[in-house]
Amino acid sequence: MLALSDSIPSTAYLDTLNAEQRRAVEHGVGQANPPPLLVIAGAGSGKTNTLAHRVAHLVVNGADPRRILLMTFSRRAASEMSRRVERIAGKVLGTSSGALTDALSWAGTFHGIGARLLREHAGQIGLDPAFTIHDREDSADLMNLVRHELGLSDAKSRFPTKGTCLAIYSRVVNAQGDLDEVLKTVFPWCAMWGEQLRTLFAGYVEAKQSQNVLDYDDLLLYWAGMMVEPAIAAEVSGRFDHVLVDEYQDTNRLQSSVLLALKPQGHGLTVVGDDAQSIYSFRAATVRNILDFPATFSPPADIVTLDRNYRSTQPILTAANAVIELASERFTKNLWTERQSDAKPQLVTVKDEADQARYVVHKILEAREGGTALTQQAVLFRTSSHSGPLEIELTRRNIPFVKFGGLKFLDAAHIKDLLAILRWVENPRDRVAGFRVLQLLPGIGPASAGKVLDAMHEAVQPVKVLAELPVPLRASEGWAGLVELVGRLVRREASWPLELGCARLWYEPLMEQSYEDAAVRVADIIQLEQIAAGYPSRERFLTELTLDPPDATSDQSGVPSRDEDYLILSTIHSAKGQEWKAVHVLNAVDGCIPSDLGTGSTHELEEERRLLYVAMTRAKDELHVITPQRFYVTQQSQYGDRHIYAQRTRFIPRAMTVLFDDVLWPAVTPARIEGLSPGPARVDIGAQMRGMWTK
DNA sequence: AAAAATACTGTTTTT
DNA sequence: CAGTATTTTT
Repeated sequence: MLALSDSIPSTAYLDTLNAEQRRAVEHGVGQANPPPLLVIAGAGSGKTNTLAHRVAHLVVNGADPRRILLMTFSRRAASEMSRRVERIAGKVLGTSSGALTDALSWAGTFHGIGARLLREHAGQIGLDPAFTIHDREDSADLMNLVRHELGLSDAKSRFPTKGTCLAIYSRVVNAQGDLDEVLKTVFPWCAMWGEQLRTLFAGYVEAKQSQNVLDYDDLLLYWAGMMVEPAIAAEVSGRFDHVLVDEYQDTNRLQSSVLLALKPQGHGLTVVGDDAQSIYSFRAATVRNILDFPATFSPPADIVTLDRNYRSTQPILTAANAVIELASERFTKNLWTERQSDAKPQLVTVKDEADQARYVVHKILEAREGGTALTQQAVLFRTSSHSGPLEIELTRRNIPFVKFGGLKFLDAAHIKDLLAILRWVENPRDRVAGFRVLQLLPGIGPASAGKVLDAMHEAVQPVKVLAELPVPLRASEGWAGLVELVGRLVRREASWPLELGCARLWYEPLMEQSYEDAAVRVADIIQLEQIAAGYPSRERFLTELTLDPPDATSDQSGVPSRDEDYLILSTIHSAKGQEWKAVHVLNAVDGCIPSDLGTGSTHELEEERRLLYVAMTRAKDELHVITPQRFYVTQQSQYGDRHIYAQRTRFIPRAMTVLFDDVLWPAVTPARIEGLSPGPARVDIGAQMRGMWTK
């Protein structure tokens, strides 16, 4: 590599960018107080690349990478970004590989960064830095505990379930809204419980605090709260010269308030996003964040729009544009591309879900024959369960696949049990964890567990109390073992990853009693131990695992090794930011896309439309949108043959079908065609049957 | 007080 | 149908 003159760094690495991308990259670089920047980046417009170049360009021009805060939607996106920045900057600066990635240490999700900052500043805000973090299920369990304590679970009351309660609470917090308002607009069926919910939430907050646990929302809420204190705010803000946020259309009010507190004048602030791809409003994300961003500052933020698409062929883009054009609000841009092609996307009609699975497998193998690796192909669906029949077919035909979204490895009961042990010893006040661990012992149920926890709660040294407590009668057998295990882990007698092994040895015999498939589950735990070995400490392991659970499940346990070829199955939500050569979209019928549950309001309906748009714009060369006509009714399976007819998704009306190749699969023989009525009659049947479907 | 049996809901998407 | 709340049995 050539030695660099120390005068002007070469900007050759910017030559690959187009004019708009380059404008986004160079914006404000070198200025003392760089003004805020909004990048509207359409699907496939080279967003990640542009953002990576911007970070690299900042660093090349003297910014300190340790003082750059990069917030992405997922950890995966963060590490991808770090990798690219390093590659680009490394080339220019000649830095040894890895040096920069280490320096770009503040890259992660809002929640991850929040957790880190809170631990560092815990002392200043009266928080015990040893706090543990509850995932959604833990939070729901705690909510449930409080709910019972307050007597809100009487037989006749039909009070909202723990999950609903948590959803309401989370909504209020994240949207920074008012409980009554949220109830009225989002959870109207719970409106009558306003008063009780308020008491419940007060109790919930109190419980969290006395147990030294934070839930997901707290990571943002405490962060925001911390930023209200001027001295701390100045300190935190002062750590960063540049703050860059990706996927800004999927942030909520709470997140934007944190961001604003971090950079009130907007100096050094860059946000990137696409209003047409906002699909997380169920998490209180609001597209207003991105739309109102420029006017938040004075002078207003500069806007760069990236509307040239480098990913998809023109026919795919045309179809996707047509779908989004029917949206009730106008979007900020239209995508274009120079990738011409004659191949239109396929609109495939199949008989039922079984045929849909066969079609996908058929096409995927065909593409692989043609040289497209399985990892370059993806199957996308609205709801995790939609891929069921396909998974069966793939397994039957021995095609390896990895599924993103839906159930997680960590959701398995035995994994949660083990993690609860670790969490409990990390933070003995964590009642949900303790509750779970204690009940693992045969002879201990909710009542005894509660008593033990109560006794521990009063004590200064909870763990000591555990050892001295009278042995619960029915649990005398296993009690000593548990006390010993907890003691050892609390005293850290084993070094970090080995602790997990100790816990497993204690848990294994219990597992054999309660599970038929104990062997499989032990294997899962051993895998967990391997994952654990990658983390430096128990605390880091627990924190990062809760905030960033390994998000793939496959037919095999764990992710296939890297050199293996496998197909990608993913919910549309989890497909965000990704791209494949060939994409199959399953169940493009009313009731699935849009989901039955998402047709309540225009708002929800519009989001479902954007969801289809996101799915379609993942495809580079080949796009198959599949509509099964019949769905078997799952409820009364005894009669087996009962089914319902579904209609093609309303987001692709008849007039739009000219943008697709209309395919009937399997190809019908002429004889069968005669038996069928031509097109319009089919729609009639659909319309007739639709009442049954939507009901 | 725990475990087993029975009745009953509500049912996406995720940090 | 699965996961949960309630009731019955041990």
